[in-house]
Amino acid sequence: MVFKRKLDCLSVGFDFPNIPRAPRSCRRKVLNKRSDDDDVDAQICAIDLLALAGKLLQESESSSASSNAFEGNNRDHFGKEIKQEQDVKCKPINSESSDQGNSVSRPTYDNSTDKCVVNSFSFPDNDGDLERTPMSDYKKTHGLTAVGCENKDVNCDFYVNSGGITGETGGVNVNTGFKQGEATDRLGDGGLITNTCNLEDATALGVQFPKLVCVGGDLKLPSTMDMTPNGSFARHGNHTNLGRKDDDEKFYSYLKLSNKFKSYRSPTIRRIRKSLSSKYWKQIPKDFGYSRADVGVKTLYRKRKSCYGYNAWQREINYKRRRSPDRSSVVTSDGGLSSGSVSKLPEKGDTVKLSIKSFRIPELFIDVPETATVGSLKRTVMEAVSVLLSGGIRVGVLLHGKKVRDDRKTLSQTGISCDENLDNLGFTLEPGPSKVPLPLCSEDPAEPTDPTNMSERSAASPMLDSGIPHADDVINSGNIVDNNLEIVPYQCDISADEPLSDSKALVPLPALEVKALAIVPLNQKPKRTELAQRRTRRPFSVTEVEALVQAVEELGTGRWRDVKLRAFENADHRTYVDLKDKWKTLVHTASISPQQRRGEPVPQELLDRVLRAYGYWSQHQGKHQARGASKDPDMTRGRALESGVSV
DNA sequence: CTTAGGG
DNA sequence: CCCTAAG
Repeated sequence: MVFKRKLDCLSVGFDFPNIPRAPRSCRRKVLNKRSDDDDVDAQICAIDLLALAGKLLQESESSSASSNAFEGNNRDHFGKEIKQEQDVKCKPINSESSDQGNSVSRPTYDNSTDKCVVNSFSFPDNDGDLERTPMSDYKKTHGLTAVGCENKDVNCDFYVNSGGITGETGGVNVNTGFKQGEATDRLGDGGLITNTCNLEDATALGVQFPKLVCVGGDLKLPSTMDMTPNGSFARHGNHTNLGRKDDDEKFYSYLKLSNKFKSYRSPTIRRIRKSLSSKYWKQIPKDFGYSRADVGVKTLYRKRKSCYGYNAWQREINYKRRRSPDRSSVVTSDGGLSSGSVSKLPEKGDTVKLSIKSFRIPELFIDVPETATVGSLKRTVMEAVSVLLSGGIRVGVLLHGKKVRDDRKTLSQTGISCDENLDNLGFTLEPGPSKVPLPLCSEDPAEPTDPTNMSERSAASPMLDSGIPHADDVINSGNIVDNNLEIVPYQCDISADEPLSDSKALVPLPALEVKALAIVPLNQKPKRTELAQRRTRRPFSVTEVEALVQAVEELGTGRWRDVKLRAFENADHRTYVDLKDKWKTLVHTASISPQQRRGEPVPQELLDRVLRAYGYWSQHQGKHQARGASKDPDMTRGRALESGVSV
């Protein structure tokens, strides 16, 4: 009744009857209830995932009717090779191993914590003559053996650079076990498998980070990325708090114990559990070369609310992308955070051939107790990477160590040409944009956008549920420069139906993984310190407010679902809860002095209508709801309750 | 899934 | 915006 009081003071001319608000007040607050859920969730999780995995496999098998040239032989080839390798070294992360992982890799945390820094992950060459080194050999070659902190001191920095370990005190084998094929034959062949998959480690891994591929700017998300902590995290109190701070090129990721993890995890799993079923493989059309938010993901997260806060990374890539002539024609299989091998970048006349051996990644500071197991270290690194990725990442281009920011320049203009020494060219993986410019009408009060258009637009190009602006939005904004870059992470380029067709090739990747990995609680919002995935704020535009008011006038204040359907049907980013909330704030706004209002000013006219409607519906609680106010003379006349109210 | 409210 | 309790 806060509003009521305030409104009364405003002598708006309304009567604010004491509305017998549904005694929700009797709701009691049950605290500490979630932890219980967690346990249950954790237990159920594995099972669900397993089941899901099975289902996925089936689906993928049936739907993987080879539709592209990459599939055939290469795939088989890949499958075999990988399989051989991994069969020996890896323990499949199936339900069993998951369980083990939960109990086996219980890191012991004490006071001493070592900080590790990971500067970069190395990737295999993508040249034609890349080393086709079997995983085992690869490891040997690079001396990559997971090494824990040998240093007793608090500082133990790990550096993992391309080409091997260059760290001073030890090396962390973060990514190995890749199989690399030729640039043109990479579909089922390339990519990294993030984990070394030592038997014990595999079991300890709640997170495998297998198939992330970045191809010439297109980031392809593995269908099997699991950033979901396995049960061990929760059970052992090994919660991980991923804090991050984006300091331009820096990316700090502190992984510490915290309960945050739990809090984010539980609902996630719940949602996952709920949505593990259907529409998993929905394909999304895309424009401008971007693949749109995947409905599948949406389904995974919040069916109705959309996948706000979800990470586009996660979208199941079942999208087969049409290669635009102007794009590099690289095809890569999924398989680890691999460098996108840019085999070719189109340019006037000449072709620039690039070979990305590694990406420079932002520094990752990791805290791990020296008593932690290697497995937990891996996990920790994994977490850090996950956060990095989940926040969205983008690729940066460095020329002579300098950042090339203008995305519009051609390569030659920038100085990247076949004549140049491409050694000067570098790529970085950076945390995604913390704030994506939203060239939405809401940002511009002056921009007249009527609800109709709003709808049309939405219909024509469904919003990315992530809150990422549409490609067209971006483009229209004329802000292309950086926006382009910023969208990068969300442009999942599914070069070739790998998730499906590869499911076989990926045999070594436990079915579970295929599934589990796909359901990670990724965040969209970069810079989000916690794993929380709050949606980006999207102020209501005047237009929207207008639409909202209109709808409420007609429907009343207790039918948000209808309001949503009526006025925001196609605005996926506006849930009925949002509308309700907005209405709430509108009423509040209308009740305070203009000086106290903030944000985009809402026309007084609208606010008046808000109060009017508010008053009206307060008085007609329920009575007219079914009918709709439009029929009510008071409302139609616009002066709703003036008469009978302010008496 | 919706609503209503508190945070 | 988020989270929850209640329906």
